[in-house]
Amino acid sequence: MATMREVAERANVSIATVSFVVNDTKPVSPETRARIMTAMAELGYQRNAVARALASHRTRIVALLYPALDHRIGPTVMKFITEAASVARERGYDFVLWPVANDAEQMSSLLAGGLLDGVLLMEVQLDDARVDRLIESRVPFALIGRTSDANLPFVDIDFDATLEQALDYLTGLGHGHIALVNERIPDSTHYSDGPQVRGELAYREGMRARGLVPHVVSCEGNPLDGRRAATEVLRLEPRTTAILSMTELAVPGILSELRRTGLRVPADISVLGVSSSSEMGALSDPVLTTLNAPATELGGLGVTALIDQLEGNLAGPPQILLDCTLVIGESTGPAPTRSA
Amino acid sequence: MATMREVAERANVSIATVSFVVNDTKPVSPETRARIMTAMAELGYQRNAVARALASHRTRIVALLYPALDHRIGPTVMKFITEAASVARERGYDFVLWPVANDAEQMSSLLAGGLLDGVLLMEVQLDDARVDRLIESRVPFALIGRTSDANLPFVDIDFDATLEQALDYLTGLGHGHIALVNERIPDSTHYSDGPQVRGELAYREGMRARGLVPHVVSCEGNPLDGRRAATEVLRLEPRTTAILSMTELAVPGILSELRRTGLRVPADISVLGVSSSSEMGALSDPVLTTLNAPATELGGLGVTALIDQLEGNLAGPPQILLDCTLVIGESTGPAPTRSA
DNA sequence: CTGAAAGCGCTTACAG
DNA sequence: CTGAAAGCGCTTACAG
Repeated sequence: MATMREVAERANVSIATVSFVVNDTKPVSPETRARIMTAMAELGYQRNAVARALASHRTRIVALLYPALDHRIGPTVMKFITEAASVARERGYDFVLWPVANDAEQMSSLLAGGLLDGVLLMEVQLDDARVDRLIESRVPFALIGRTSDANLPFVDIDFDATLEQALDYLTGLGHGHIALVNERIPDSTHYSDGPQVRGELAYREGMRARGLVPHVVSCEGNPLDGRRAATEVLRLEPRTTAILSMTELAVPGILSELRRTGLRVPADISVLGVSSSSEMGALSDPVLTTLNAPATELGGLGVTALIDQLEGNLAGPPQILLDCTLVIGESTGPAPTRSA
Repeated sequence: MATMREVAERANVSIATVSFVVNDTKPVSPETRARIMTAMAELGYQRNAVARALASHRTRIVALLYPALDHRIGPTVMKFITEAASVARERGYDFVLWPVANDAEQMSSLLAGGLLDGVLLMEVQLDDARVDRLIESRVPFALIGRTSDANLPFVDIDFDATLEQALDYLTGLGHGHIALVNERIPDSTHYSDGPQVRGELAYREGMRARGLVPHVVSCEGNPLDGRRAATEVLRLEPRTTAILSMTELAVPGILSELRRTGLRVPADISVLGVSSSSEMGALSDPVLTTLNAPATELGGLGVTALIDQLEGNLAGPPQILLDCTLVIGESTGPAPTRSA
């Protein structure tokens, strides 16, 4: 690997001048620039990112910290990542995923290293130890999701609006007995997962406001527990005609159990996936009606907020809430007349 | 952030000595060590990874390059990543995912930077431009999958053995008309995806060796195209009693279409997922019989091969082939008597 | 066991 | 427009 010094010697200039053309940071005369360019080409020069980072105090790398060990990357998260990476690249940053166990310990060494200019944190808990570490590390960050602390920069889904939308849609179809299947994450560190808590609150409030009776069943994100959850819903309220599911991966189990019970979807009972994706919906049979999470937008706005912060063009922490989008599939329909 | 110099001053030693205790690279007297330790604790010292990298010519970071933009991360890839990250950590390395578009251009800047000690490349094509870049960058690497070039270090699935296993299992159940639904990736740069090519070859050879007639249908990885593929299979050979699917995400469409045609699974027709996962199988109804990809093993062996290479304890490029594991679900059964 | 010093490959005021 | 020089925060022979 050729160094800047070798380029400078070959072009008969100082290394400072080479640096100016490599980074385009100061005007350089056309002739000098040309000499340097050919010298670089001949030597196959590539700037050393580590040395650059040490001298300039920045690496132009931003990282998405995600808890690899206990979660799955579905289409929603994938879209989020793809967009975040591409927006970062547009702004001249490299984007990496840093899988960290969900404990704050491991984070420290990475953050202290000076390797990262900024950090995006996802799957944020209402009370999240990792956020505290982030703050004390003094590395700039943005959250995907929110803690209870209202003063941090975040981008999140508006669960109030989303659940309202779901209930409006279903009551519009004549449904009155609407149950919620919420996600329960088996790991206790996830005890206060934001979407679950906020979604359930919004559901209960929305039901109450409509004079309806809420029924909530917790469910792990797998088809087997989806079966159990469906059974449980029908036991709690046999007149249920619609199920809202916040747990994407349990839906196949829910549908399968309903079918086994002899209920037709959507003729007898409707099922709607909340904060899900069309890709996931398409894996269901019948194709699921979903309120799609704004994954792409979250990804783009998340890195934008972070990089704006890094580059100082920002007034106060950005706090953005986005709605989900209703995509109607085959799994929802008018309430059966028996309960109309 | 406190520097090593500040620690040295406070402990009344040279920075060299601080370095020796931080890295545990040379013996230091107990008293001196103690003084340094307390100085570090009082100042909250954290070593600067960038400076360390510049001075020592290594970063202790290995990266998994993956083509984020055109693929989905399913449970199989997720398990792979999780294990790779955890093995890397055990060996004292940080592990990051670097999403890069599938063009070799973008890779160069990352590789040149000196930021990465080693690279793991997945979704390797039979003829892969990225591998050429990797070679010329002189950054050590290991492949998950193989090119046609037999002299590079790789870890891959043994598709010959896997397809043999699939055919043995199905013929053992009395099946004679067995079709293959292969994955077609809509992007032309993926033209020569290894698993597809090797899997199809092994299938054709296995069928021929058994005196059976092969039928292959290409299919994109989505339920809609799965429907079309199922129709196509039955058109090609109406007597088909078993389908091997290499395309994980199309399976729900295949099952759904078979059901619509009035065929019962597995009473009339069996379906087997090749190089898939139980998690994915569980999302199907009925639960899919799968030949599970050895994702965890691939992840562990992949980083091990890479790090062994980095640390020089290696004789020649490691080349490892692993089998899939048959997990019997509800989607396969004896061939119906009409074709026995 | 400990230290003085060179060096890793850049960036960035400061001068001219 | 160009250069000499200090400095980023470490590691690592080399001496003692």
